[in-house]
Amino acid sequence: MTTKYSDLALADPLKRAVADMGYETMTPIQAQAIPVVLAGQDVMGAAQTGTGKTAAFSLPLLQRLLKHETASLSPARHPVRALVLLPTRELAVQVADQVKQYAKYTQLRSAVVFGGMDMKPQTAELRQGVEVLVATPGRLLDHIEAKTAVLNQVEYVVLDEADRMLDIGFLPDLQRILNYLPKQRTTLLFSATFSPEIKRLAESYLQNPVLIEVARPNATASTVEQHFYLLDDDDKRRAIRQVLKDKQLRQAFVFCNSKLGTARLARALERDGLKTTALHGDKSQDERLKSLEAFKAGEVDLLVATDVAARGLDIKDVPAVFNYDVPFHAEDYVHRIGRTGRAGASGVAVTLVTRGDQRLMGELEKLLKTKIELEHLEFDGERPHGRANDGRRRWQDHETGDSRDEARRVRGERRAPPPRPAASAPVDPFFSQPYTAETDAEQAPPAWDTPQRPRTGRSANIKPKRAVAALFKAPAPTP
DNA sequence: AAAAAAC
Repeated sequence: MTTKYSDLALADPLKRAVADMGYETMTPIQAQAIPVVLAGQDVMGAAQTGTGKTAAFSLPLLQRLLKHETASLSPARHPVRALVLLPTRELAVQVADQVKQYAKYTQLRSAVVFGGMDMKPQTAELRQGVEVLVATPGRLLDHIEAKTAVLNQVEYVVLDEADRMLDIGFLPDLQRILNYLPKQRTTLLFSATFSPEIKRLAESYLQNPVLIEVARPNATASTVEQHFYLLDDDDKRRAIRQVLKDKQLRQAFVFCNSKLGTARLARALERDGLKTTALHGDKSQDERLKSLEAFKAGEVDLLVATDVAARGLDIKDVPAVFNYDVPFHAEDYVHRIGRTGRAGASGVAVTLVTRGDQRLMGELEKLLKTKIELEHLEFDGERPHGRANDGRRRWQDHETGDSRDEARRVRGERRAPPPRPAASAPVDPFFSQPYTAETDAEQAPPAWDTPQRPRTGRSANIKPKRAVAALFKAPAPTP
């Protein structure tokens, strides 16, 4: 198989554009997909992000458009010949930029349409006529209804990040769009991950697709060093700072599961003295683009984001990714940590795990087909207990500054828990037991699926699933 | 327990 761009049957303008970008050797997905697309076949491609997917479909697609010129169509009819659909606005911008690069020496015109921006400039551009349209679903439907996008002559459709495009939230819009397209067309479908259900659904949109798989699907880049730290919610922010310091990391992405959580965490980290920006879907498009630019320009240390930033975003040199929350969907873990260690660079992925994340961690182990070892993070100095992570001041003795538990112990109250362990020894949050160097030496952090207590007496009657789940519950407070 | 995509 040829792996050099110079060996490909690409038109001269495309070869020049590729050379301008300094590309000589194709990546595996490119080497496999380009000949197939050039041959006009449907593709179902599984490839991790950062492997050159965009070039893998845009180059052969542009080549096909050049080769089969639809001659003498009036520009007033502005037929779109190739449509590329993406699940986020940022991705649409990114892919559109690349398509423009590859097409710059050809007569082919491209445009990008997405929401959150004035429709008028987009409409004007579409009226000029474009051969390649890059879009997010919602805004594209607006343009279809306004008759500014005419899709009845589309020859190629690309669904990038297809697993997301086919999920329940996007499917109705996607279905409506596909109904506007001719049945006779080439469909290219790419995703980093393929669940069995998505695979089945995807197949219903394709005709005799060629399956291309360059890495094991759902695999994570081997250049990424992954850690899972088991800790309390209260210690999460401190853990981020500790890891940044230990590993000498300049910048990082921090992922949260909710928009509100993202905004809150960004503010809190800012108070901690880190330059931080937030990115989520409730921000205006202008703010979203600015956040991303500030991170790219190195003006901020941390980009705190929802999963809007999990997929496909190609930012060079993101040295680390933190999962402040364990992602709801295991596949999103793969996408999130795919932001680091791109194009062969090394990266660090740190997931902050709490006791409540048992189920999600189980799903992650299933997806990654590996047993996840939980680690304890060594904090410099004392374990923090001055503030809860919601910002409220915790109870403290006025004079000594002791915690409530410590004060009770000093007063000799019966119900006071054992003294806090030595300053630097981390507490095992699993069982809220003192955590000492000796126990640490022999006792690895507990595995998720290993029952830690013998099931005897009453608990033997509980269904196994519940019994294991019970282990993750904090011991009930004695009345 | 959520996010994204349209006004």
